[in-house]
Amino acid sequence: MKYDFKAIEEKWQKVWEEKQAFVASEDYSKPKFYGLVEFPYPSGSGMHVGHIKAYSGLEVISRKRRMQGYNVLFPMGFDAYGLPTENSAIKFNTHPRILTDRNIAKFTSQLKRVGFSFDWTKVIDTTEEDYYKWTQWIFLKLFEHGLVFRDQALVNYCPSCKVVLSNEDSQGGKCDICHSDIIQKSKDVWYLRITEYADKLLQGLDGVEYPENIKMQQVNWIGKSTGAFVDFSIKEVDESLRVYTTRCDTLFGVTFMVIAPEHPIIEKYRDKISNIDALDTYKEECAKKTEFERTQLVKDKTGVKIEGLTAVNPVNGKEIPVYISDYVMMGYGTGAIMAVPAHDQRDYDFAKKFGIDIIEVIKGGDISVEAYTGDGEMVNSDFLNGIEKKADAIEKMLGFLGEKGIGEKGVQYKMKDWAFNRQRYWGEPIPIVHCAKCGMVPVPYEELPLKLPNVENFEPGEGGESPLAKIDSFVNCKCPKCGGDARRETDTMPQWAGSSWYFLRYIDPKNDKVFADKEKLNYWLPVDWYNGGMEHVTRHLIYSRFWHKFLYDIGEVPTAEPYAKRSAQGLILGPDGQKMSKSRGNVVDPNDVVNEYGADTLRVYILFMGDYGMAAPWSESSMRGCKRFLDRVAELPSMIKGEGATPALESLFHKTLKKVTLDIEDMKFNTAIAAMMTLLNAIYDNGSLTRDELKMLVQMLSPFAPHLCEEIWEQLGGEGLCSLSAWPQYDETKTVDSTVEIVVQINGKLKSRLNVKADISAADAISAAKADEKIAAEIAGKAIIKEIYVPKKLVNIVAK
RNA sequence: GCGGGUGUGGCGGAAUUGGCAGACGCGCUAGACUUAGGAUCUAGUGUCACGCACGUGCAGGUUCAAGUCCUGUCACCCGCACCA
Repeated sequence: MKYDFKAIEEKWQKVWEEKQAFVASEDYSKPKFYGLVEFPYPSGSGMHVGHIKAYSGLEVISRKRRMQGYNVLFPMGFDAYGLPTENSAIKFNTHPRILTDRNIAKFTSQLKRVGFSFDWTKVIDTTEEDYYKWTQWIFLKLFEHGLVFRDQALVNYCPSCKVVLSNEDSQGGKCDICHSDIIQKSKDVWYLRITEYADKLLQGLDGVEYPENIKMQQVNWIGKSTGAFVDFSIKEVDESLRVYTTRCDTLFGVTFMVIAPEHPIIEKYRDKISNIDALDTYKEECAKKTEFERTQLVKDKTGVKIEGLTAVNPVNGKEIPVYISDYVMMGYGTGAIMAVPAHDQRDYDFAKKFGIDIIEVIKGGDISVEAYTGDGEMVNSDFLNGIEKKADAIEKMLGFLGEKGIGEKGVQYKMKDWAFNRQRYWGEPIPIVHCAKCGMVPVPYEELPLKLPNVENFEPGEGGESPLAKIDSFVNCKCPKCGGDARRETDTMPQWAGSSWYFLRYIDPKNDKVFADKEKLNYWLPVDWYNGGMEHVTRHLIYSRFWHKFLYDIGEVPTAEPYAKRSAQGLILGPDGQKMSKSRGNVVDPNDVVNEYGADTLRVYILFMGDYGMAAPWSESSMRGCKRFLDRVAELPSMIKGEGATPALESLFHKTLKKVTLDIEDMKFNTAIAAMMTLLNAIYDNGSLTRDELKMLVQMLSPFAPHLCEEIWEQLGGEGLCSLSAWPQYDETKTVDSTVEIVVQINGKLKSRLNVKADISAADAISAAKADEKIAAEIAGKAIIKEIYVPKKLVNIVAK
């Protein structure tokens, strides 16, 4: 058969669409499979082979599940709000709505050309009113339950994008979008109280099937630590300074305190501080430093002593100085620390620089050289002296602190509340009204969606104001509560909002009464398998777990966790082994590949490249190998002889089917394809195969190369669509060989090979081995110490 | 610094979890068919001192047997990072 991939692919894509072959059914009596892939951000540059890899894994699994009789939901949509579109809107002076629609159309046609079996009747677009209505609805629910608050805070601000970013979006002190340096700016910010869910997010990990590295990343991100809060009184004023410490066992070694430059106690007692000017100067310098500069100066500690405030160590009454330094962060703990230079390297560096006492309280190190952070016997510590175990010392100290009312056990998280607003146009409007009389008033549910107004100018304001602030008709409104004049909130939600619940909307995308029907949620949740990139592990994956858990707590969804299982694909690197990027010019466009080699080749190659979870470089010549494989498959119909099974091939067919069936479940697509290549080579060596065998082969290949397989299936007179035919069953008994080749070793070295019956006894195998000429010669005159038989593998004779 | 991961032919990668290292593919070599080949077919292809010799980043160890387990070490990649 001539393999005209272009004609074949167009033909079958049309048939699948007409027959609605991959539409999830409403038949809830069938077992379900909900396979989810991270929906793309429809950027102007179109798709990337990385997108194809990200979707191909669950594409194969979903296609197999359908053939295995599951009711499969495998949806696709577009996460279309976000800065890149808005930036190109400004650049090309084109409305983001127009750009978004254009980009979605482009993505859709590219996805369809690859032949993905998405349920296209359930496509969602996060920027459509009937979608973001429910994003706003969830926001209001969060508001209603006290999980939304507004605070004047130092925020990560990108001076180039003119936008406030969350911690997650400014990792490493760089803007996630434009990579400019982030500066700290004081602003009114909307927060979602994700920290309220820190423990639930942590505990929930126990019950889900995520790879260990993903769990670890989330655990580290949440960063739970247990320690103690301790109050240090200030001598000059009636005030105490609270610190958080994980090492309250070292309290007797405290020789000074450090507070963050922004700590409010400085403002509160300005008039008591004699060197306030020096503190102000230092504070200004810190605000100017970029994150990068701060981390560069880890070893070089800076700070200023506060003259006029002296702290008192609560365990021994010693008076100690208080410093400000930028090595203490306002955003973690209490913004103040007790410094124990003998047992904390940072405090040690600081003490050395400022000539502060260093008192050893744990034996074991040499504090004239560096801080000692290990375990050891407690000294110089009054009632703790002599204790050897850290845990015991902490326990005893906690008891003491509790008794005296100067401290208590405490828990801290690295995770911070989620800064949930952007001063930008292309996002969901935050449905809140500011009323002089009533304060923050939520827009009533029945008025949702609060529509994003159509504007002409999307440039953000110079002061970091949203473009919406310039639209009077949007801003000026009546307070829903008192009816008086009020102003609308003009910030929009961050790009992560829409993706935090999209998997729920796929279940019932057209519902205009609720975000999704309860019965449908009950049937489809949780997502059985979610595949996506590692870059979303500490953002989208945590955010969406948070929203889902909240919805669960208020009774809106039936499961505590959204995703039962998560996997992650590895990157596709450029042919040069570098990460693909436009600037390097090593990006491969899937459209070009589909044009030149066909979608089936692209799909097979992407899954054959290597381990699905690992990065692998693109190689066009390797891809040609996959094309050759499919070319040879396309020739098979001309090699058919008869029906039933070919004796020489039967066992290999069942072995291959077994391997493919099992490997797909482990996402070991590369070895599944390799096994089918091996089978194909054997068929060619044999010169023929039967009609039934070819049917079986195209069925097992069809999740990978569905177009070609449909074509052959049709030629063979297969019933219905190959994509919806019943997954073939392998016969276990036919996968085992009656005779096997075993290896004979002397002292673990390979010396000979034997063919034996598979079920041969150990004694028979060993005597057969000894009867072998080479072996007999080897062991002649030697004492046999041990004889080992590993069934179907080898005989090893230990001889001296 | 902390956490996670990876080191196997010229290249991408296999190896049922301790049992024949290098499956499968690429590339390469030779030949066939060709006016031609980024086509197809056939054979070969880890290394060399061609021995059942040596070989899985390096050095040890456990074992009848180690890519796989243990100890140490080096290199690279990815997260987080002055987290108190």
